[in-house]
Amino acid sequence: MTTVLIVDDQPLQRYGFHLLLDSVPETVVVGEAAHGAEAVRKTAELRPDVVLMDVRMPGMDGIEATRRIVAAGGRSRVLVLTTFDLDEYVHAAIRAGASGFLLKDARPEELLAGIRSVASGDAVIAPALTRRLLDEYARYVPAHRADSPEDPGLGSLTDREREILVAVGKGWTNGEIATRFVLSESTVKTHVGRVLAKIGARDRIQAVIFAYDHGLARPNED
Amino acid sequence: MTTVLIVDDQPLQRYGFHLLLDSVPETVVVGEAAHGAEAVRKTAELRPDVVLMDVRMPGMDGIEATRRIVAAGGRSRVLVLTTFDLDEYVHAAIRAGASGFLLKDARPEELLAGIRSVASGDAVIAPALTRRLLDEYARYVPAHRADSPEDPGLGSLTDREREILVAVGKGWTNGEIATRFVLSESTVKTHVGRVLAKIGARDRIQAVIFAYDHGLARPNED
DNA sequence: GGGCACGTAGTACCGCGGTACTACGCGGCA
DNA sequence: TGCCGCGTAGTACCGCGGTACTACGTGCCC
Repeated sequence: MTTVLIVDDQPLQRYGFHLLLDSVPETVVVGEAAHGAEAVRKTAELRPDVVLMDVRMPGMDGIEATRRIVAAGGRSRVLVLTTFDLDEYVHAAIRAGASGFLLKDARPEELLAGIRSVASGDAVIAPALTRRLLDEYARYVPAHRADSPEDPGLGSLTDREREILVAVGKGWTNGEIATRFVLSESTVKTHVGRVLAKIGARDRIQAVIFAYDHGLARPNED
Repeated sequence: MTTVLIVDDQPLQRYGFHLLLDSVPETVVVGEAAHGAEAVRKTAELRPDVVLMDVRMPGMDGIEATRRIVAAGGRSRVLVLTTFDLDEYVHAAIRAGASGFLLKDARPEELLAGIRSVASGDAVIAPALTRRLLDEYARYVPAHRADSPEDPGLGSLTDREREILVAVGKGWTNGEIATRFVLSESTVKTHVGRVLAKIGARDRIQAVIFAYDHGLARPNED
């Protein structure tokens, strides 16, 4: 039995989903919300397995609501729905931590299958969107492991050296690394030098690039 | 009517797929192949809408075969199948240009729905794999457009400055940039200085990070 | 006990990178 | 006509980064 919270600003739309979900035995609608803020509050209160979330809503939109629900850390999964297959929505929803993204014109059985997948911890993407997602994925995600036969050095780095490389990847200067790691700058230089030699980088800039290419450095932190 | 080429080294497996696909009116099996090389040849010859590709095969594996089929530029789409949900396979298959990735334990209707999606130009990913794919996607794909409200400076960069930033993002030294752009090193320094000021970076390292975070620099080129 | 990997630390040297400031030609616009 | 943005170029200065080399303590394994 999967508990579902329906979030949509249009009462008629909510009604339609409610009817659909009640028509099958495996899902039960435990609540409805008309906007983002209410969605966040009711999710915390009702702890549904799945939150069926519309993107476009007045006030707090579905993306922001998703972000907050995911950040709250409960076990509720968010399945985002939209009428338009705009890339920005998909992109933002994924970054917000959504477990799925479907179009509202999906067939009923697709929606139910999606809810089922999301409830069981998997994720779903509408086929019409998957194409572009994969293209972007292939463009950006580095070809670490199994693809590039020999990552020169990565494996030969010691734990400490890998830590240093990550720090370099964050753009920290030797002095900053020394301070944060509580080391002398000399030591940092020694480490950095060894890292550069091992990964075959001529300077820390190429080390930063190496770190990004191998997934050691990531956007959005620091 | 969707034409399908079945690629699998195990005759019994091929037989199973053949039976399944022949049991519905919308698909017709136009051929079979037992290994990668045969798959590439028969795809070129039979021009199927969809190639049902096993990953694990003796000789040329499914990934390499996929790469060649996609590279050939025909209109055949490749739907990769595997028994194991190893990340490396998914990763490699996507990079090879596959239009879909399903597990062999998928229910028949899932497989047929997948073939349908792929034939119509969309893509599919098994729900069990989508979760990890999305996580990785969110990790790596930059938050360009619509996500970060104010890219400080990116828009204020002139065309030339953006070129310079991309070059910096590749890890090139000022001297190298000067050579490749046929400029004096002084000019390059002037440009780099202005770029740093505009994007709010204190040195070229943070400019590299900025470039990666904003999708100006990407893995796998140079 | 001796060797070895690793993390730590130091000194000395040099060059690239970054800053500050000036300068000029070109095209567009008021 | 003059101003301004842009791309180009130069000089001077300084500091961080990188290299080379040495050194020592600790833990591990033969």
